[in-house]
Amino acid sequence: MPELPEVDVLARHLRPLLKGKVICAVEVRREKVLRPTSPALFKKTLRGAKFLGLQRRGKYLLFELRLADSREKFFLLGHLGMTGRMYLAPKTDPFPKHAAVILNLGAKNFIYEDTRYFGRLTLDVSAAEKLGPEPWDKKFTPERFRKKLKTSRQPVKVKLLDQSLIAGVGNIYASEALFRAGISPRRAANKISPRAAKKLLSAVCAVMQEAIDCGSTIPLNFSGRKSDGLFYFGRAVDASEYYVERLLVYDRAGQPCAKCQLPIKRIIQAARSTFYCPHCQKDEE
DNA sequence: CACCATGTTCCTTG
DNA sequence: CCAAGGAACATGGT
Repeated sequence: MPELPEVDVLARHLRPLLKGKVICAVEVRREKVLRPTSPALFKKTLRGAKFLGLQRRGKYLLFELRLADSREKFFLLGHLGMTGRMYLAPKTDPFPKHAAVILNLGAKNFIYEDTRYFGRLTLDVSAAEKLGPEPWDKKFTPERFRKKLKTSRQPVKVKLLDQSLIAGVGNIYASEALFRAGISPRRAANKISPRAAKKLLSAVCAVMQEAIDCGSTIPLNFSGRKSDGLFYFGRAVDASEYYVERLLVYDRAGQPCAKCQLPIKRIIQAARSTFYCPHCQKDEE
């Protein structure tokens, strides 16, 4: 369930549940998700550690812990990949089929499951340090955004997915932001004008913030058997039916554009689907 | 069987 | 060295 807004909502959900809890036992079912940390070091470090806090950075979760018998702090880095989920469940519950790591916190287990195992839970925090700015970072001005776009001839949609350029934008919200900004996903990044850069950055922030606000108001079911935790897919999760209407272009190929009624088009860019309105979103200014 | 999927990383090519 | 394109990772849904 992975773009910035979903990770943000998850962080706020987990933070109060984890704070102060001590890890009694560690079970690793898929060593791959720890990479590059070894299972031995992972277990040794986490056993007896206490959760102090939880932050989000881009699509990453940063769990702040205190080492057992020490005042030394350290971080655990989490990423949900495409299909990862993290939640607390009673220790008596059977582990889910694709459980990757289970941390016993006493009466509850912290479960990290991931069907495709693309995600990570690791002591190596370096990935978070390579990220570009958060979209609404005050120091990340439209001018700086444009300066970064200037260095590439790739389509602007592809650059929005570059986590070192701007952190947290994924395939869904990239299409949504471009639609809101009236910019074609095919426009070359180095042809984005100052005006367009400002509009696009604003659109990214707005789309992200609205998704966070929306996700925060939906009764989330991170551990339910039926729900896969994808609260932004209304069709899959009943309670969020109205949310899917927030997505104006994503997965709407052939459907009428909300602004002009002409059909939404699907194209492939960098091996990913992009959805846009060829009439409302201009290739050039 | 075919194709699709919210992400990142590695390898190759130019 | 760099930018860009594509495959790989692994599983499940339609």
